[in-house]
Formats: sequence, structure tokens, C-alpha cells
Amino acid sequence: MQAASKRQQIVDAADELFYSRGFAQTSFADIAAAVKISRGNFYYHFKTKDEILDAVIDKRFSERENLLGKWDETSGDPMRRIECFIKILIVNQAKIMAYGCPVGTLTTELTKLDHASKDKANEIMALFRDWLTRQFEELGCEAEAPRHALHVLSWSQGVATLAQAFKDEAFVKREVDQIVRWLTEVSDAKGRNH
Amino acid sequence: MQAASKRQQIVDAADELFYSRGFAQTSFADIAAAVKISRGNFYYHFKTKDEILDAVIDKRFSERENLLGKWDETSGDPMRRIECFIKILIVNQAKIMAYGCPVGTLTTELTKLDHASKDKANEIMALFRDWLTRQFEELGCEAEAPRHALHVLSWSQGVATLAQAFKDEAFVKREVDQIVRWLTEVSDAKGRNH
DNA sequence: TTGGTTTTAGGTCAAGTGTCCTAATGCGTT
DNA sequence: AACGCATTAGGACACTTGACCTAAAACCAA
Repeated sequence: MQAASKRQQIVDAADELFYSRGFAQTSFADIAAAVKISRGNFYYHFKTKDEILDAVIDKRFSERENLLGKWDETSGDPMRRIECFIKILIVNQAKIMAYGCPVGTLTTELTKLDHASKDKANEIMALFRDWLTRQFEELGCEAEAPRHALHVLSWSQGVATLAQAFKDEAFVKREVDQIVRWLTEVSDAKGRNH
Repeated sequence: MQAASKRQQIVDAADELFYSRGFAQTSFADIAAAVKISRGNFYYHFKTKDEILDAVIDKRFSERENLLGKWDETSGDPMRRIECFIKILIVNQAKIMAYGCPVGTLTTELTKLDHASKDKANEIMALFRDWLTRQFEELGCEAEAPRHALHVLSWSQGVATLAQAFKDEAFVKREVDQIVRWLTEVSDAKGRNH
């Protein structure tokens, strides 16, 4: 009948709302209204708010996992792949300028709430970190790979935060270009060693 | 009688709580309990929650303003001053790893809430940006000064975000060293032009 | 049609929220 | 001692929250 199951619709709506308003500031009623169901029906699908949060985190995790996996397959060059990662800042610019990075803002909020699922949310960040580490390893950076990975991740998080604060499109573009240049330097430095 | 006025005590307590738990998740009762006053007495000092928020933002702003001003006076070298700014990440490491950057997390939260005082909070970030711009100008970077300022600010925000996520002390130290090295390069490049 | 499962609507509940009021208390000045 | 002001306590209010229940509706297989 319906394209997506009601449960999936709820998770999708909650995902959007948690992103745009924050987890704590999104109520059952908000989500229910977004999916156009009653609050009672809502309870049928999810017993607690934390249950929805876990579902949203699971969704975000697997979506990111799929995206990274696709990049692994489509572009043979690890350097290209890291570039893809960085370019998310451009692709999702509008949303990032409005609500920040979905991953960064969620981990920050859940940590402040000292929420039971904060570690689970952090795993998305760790997914990025580990994927980036693998890319740098393939690039020939053995010992430096984990450090480079954190560097790129940190860089992009900073750009997202300031993009939200100042809404400066040129700044985002500039920083992305700069990361790519830095990436080229790292890659070239490795190339000279072979 | 008391060292600080009751009003000041309330603002201080609210400042701490807004930082550690977030604005929306801090209730009147929380603040009242922290200062050991009744909720009714609370209303005598502040009529609305937004009024407290504004007072907290004012406090944070002037505190940062004073700190930057002190650096302007004590160290004659703009390069030293920017270094001081970056080293906050080390000085406040414990709190940053627990709650993130006080300025960054507040602007993020208020933007998501679409709160009336979000612009006011952003002014603290702008204060940093403008101060950094002046330092880079003094360093001899004319046209690049605003760009360098945003770069340093963005860098530090990224480090704060990841520090909170991964609690990796070595990472923070490494990134701080790296910013200082980058700073030296920028400064040296300018030095050659004279 | 029947019967059973899935799904829905609507209402209730206790707890907590920001806001607001009033009465009482302390305290310094006269 | 008496007055006036600043400060405090405690409760009331209207409202929202997540959680929970029950009964009706929709659906589907036998």
C-alpha cells in the first residue's frame, strides 16, 4: 500500500526533526504531526523516545556506511575518495549552514544530555574516522594515517560549525579547496618516497 | 554581606549549567537549586528564562573581551597573541572534552532552537573573528587577514568538537602544535616580503 | 461471513515547565 | 520603636511532556 512502512516514515520524520531542532526539543507530538498520525498510534510503533533515537542513529549510521562503501567501489583512487568526503560540505551546504553537521551536532547534544545512546552516536563519528584512516593507509601513509584522518575530520567539523554561525558561502568553498590542496601535498610527499 | 550579589550568583550558576547541560535542558529549578534559593525568589531577580540567557551571554561576551584585551596589552607580538588564543584548547582541555566549546555549542544550540538571542550569541564568535583579524593585520597580512582569522577560528572549533567526541588528549596537543606551526609559516612568509 | 491480528484514535496520568502572585522576613534609617 | 525598602519563601496557574491504556477500526486469511 504505502511506499514506506509507517515505522520507516516515523524514523525519517524523526531524523529530520532531530537534525533541524535537536533531539531534546523534538516531542512525540511533533513527530506524530509530521507523519500525520495520532499520539496513541505512535506508541504502537515505539514504546519510548529513546527507542526512536536509537532507530534514527541506526539509520544514519547505515546511510553513511553505504555512502562510504559506494565511494570505495566507484573511485579507485583513495585521494579521490577523501575528496568526496570533504565535498559533502559543499553538497550539503544549505542544510549545514542552517543546522550544522548532523553527526557533530548530535554527538555534542547527546554528550551534554549525558544520554545513554551518546556512545552509539559517537560510532558514526568513529565510522568516518576509521574510513578516513583506511584511505590514508592506502595512500601510503602508514603511521600518520590515523592522525591525518582525525585532522581531516576535525577540519570539516570546524568548517561546519562556522558555516552555521556566519553563513559565509565563500568561506566554506575556500576551506574545502584548502583541504584538497593539503591533501595533494600529503599525497605528493608520499609519492616522492617511492 | 555576600561576596557576589545574588543576581551575579544566579548568572554564574546559569552560565555553568547552560554550558554543561545546554540552555534548553536547564530549568529554573536547576538554577535555583544550584544557588540555593526558592523558585519564587528567582522570579524576583529574573522575570523570564530568556532574560537569564541574555545576562549569561553578556557575561560571556565581556569575559572574552577582557581576556582578549589583556592579551593585547601583555604580549606585544601579534603572533604570541594568536598563540594564546589557540592554547585555550589546552588550558580548558578538561572542560572542552566534557562539554565542547562554550561559544560554539551555545551558538549551535540557539540556532537550532531558532532562539531570539541567537544573533547575540553569535556576536561572541564574531568578537573572536574580528580580534583574530586585527592580529593578522598587525602581522602584515592585509588582504588575507579575515581569511586567516576564520581559518584559525574554524580550526579550533573543529578540534573542540572532536575532543568532545573522542576525548583524545594527544590529538588536541598535536593539532594545537600544528596550528602554531602553520602560524609560523604565515608569519615567516610575510617576513620575507619586507 | 467469521475470527483473529494489526493498526489506529483518543483520552488519561503524573511529572515537570515557565510564569506569576502574595505574604512574610530581614534590615538599615530615622 | 517604627517605618520603608529589598529580599525571600512557598504556592498556584496553565500548559507541555513522555508514557500508558482501552476501545474501535482496518485488514486479511479461512
